[in-house]
Amino acid sequence: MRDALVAAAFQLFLERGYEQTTVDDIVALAGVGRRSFFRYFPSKEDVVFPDHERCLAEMTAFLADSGDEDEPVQRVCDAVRIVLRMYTENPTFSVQRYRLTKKVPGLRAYELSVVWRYERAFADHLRGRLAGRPDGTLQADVIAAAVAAAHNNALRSWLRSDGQGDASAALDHALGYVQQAFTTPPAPADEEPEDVVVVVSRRRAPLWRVVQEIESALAQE
Amino acid sequence: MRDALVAAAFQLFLERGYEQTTVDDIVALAGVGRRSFFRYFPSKEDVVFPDHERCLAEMTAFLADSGDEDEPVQRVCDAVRIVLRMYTENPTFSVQRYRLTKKVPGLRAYELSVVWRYERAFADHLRGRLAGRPDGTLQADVIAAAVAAAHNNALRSWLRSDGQGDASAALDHALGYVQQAFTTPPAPADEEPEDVVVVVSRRRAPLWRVVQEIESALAQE
DNA sequence: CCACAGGAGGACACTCAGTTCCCTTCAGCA
DNA sequence: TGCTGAAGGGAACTGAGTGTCCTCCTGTGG
Repeated sequence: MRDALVAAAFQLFLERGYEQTTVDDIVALAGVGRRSFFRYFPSKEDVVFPDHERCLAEMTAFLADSGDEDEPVQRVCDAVRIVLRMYTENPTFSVQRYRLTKKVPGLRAYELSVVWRYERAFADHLRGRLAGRPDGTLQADVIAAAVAAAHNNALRSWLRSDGQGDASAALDHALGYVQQAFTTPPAPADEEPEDVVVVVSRRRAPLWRVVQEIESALAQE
Repeated sequence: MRDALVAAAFQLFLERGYEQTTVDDIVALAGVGRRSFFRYFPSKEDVVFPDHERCLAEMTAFLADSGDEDEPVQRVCDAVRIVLRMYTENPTFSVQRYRLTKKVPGLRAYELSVVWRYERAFADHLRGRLAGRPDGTLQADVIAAAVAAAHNNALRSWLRSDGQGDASAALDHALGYVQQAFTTPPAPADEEPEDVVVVVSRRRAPLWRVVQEIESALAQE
């Protein structure tokens, strides 16, 4: 029944447009009552995103049952792969929907609220894990937004190519950029218990300048 | 007239809630015709955000007339301060609206679409400036999202404090985190032609270890 | 002072999304 | 056979948003 409504809706949306199609048209084509439509979809927009509620629940569960030892950013990056998989499982449907949402402002707004719920799930998870750090909630919000933006960037370029390219590889690449940005570079800290780490840049200077800099750096604290 | 409609709308929204207030109620209180409401505000939601259209135009203009020599990320950070200023100029109004949007899902969705347009303006500007780099659009999207998230984080904590704290300082702090994340660390390059920069971390080590590390660091290249 | 054009606002009716209430149907069961 | 509860259908209603036409007000030229 749900599937019949989705199929009828997309058939009409594609041939005459979203706003030119009324709910009555959809239920007439599907051969069901108007009231039944709103039993399955709380609004006309929901029929365009029939699987997001399930995907959001799945992703939330994935984040919820992550062990304490996991790297939180890594976990969120893995979670966003679940979302991408939902798109790539039905390439033609995803591409059709993309063309639709690109045209209709109302659908774009609805999609934003969906994306926002994913982002909120990321941020909530990171908030819990980064609670100890000084700017925990700030970092959580910013990293969540960056991960979502990387996902959207990879997804949209895949959708623009009509589902031809390798979306998963594009997402990995984009997430790599985000992770590189948000993992503090001067703290290897776990590969080997090093007592001292020295970073020297700009080597075209005489040795005495290096020593001078070291002395001032050591003297500051 | 616009102001009268906004005032009447907020009076009713605050005393009986957004969804319990019809457009007819608003125009009755303001003493104008129903049709006039929709002349000034294309939808009922727009009356809640009466100044965003102007602010968006102002911000877009600010981004448009930026010289080529400016640091693009810095420019976007300056642009987002314009948005924050719009909020802090009317603290009580902003706080009232915040309480409203927090409760009403429809208003939250509308606010998301507004925020998205700001973010799009950031991303478009960065896309133009970062077009040369290999992952230009990806970096533009991610940085734009991070800047917007930092702004929202600072704004929301200010709104939660009923407009008491220093929003501007909070934003500066948040933007500092974003800039630190997205500016490649080993390239100061413009503050002063320094010949050598030394970073020493983990100082609880004997001096000979420090020297040893320096020697190996210098020997590597 | 009068005629007139144009824009701002108002009155009314209409479409359509979403809701409420109630009806029918049918399966399972005592 | 009668009962019950879930699934669906259907009519009527509310309210947002739109289109159309009318009125009023204002400024301008004769």
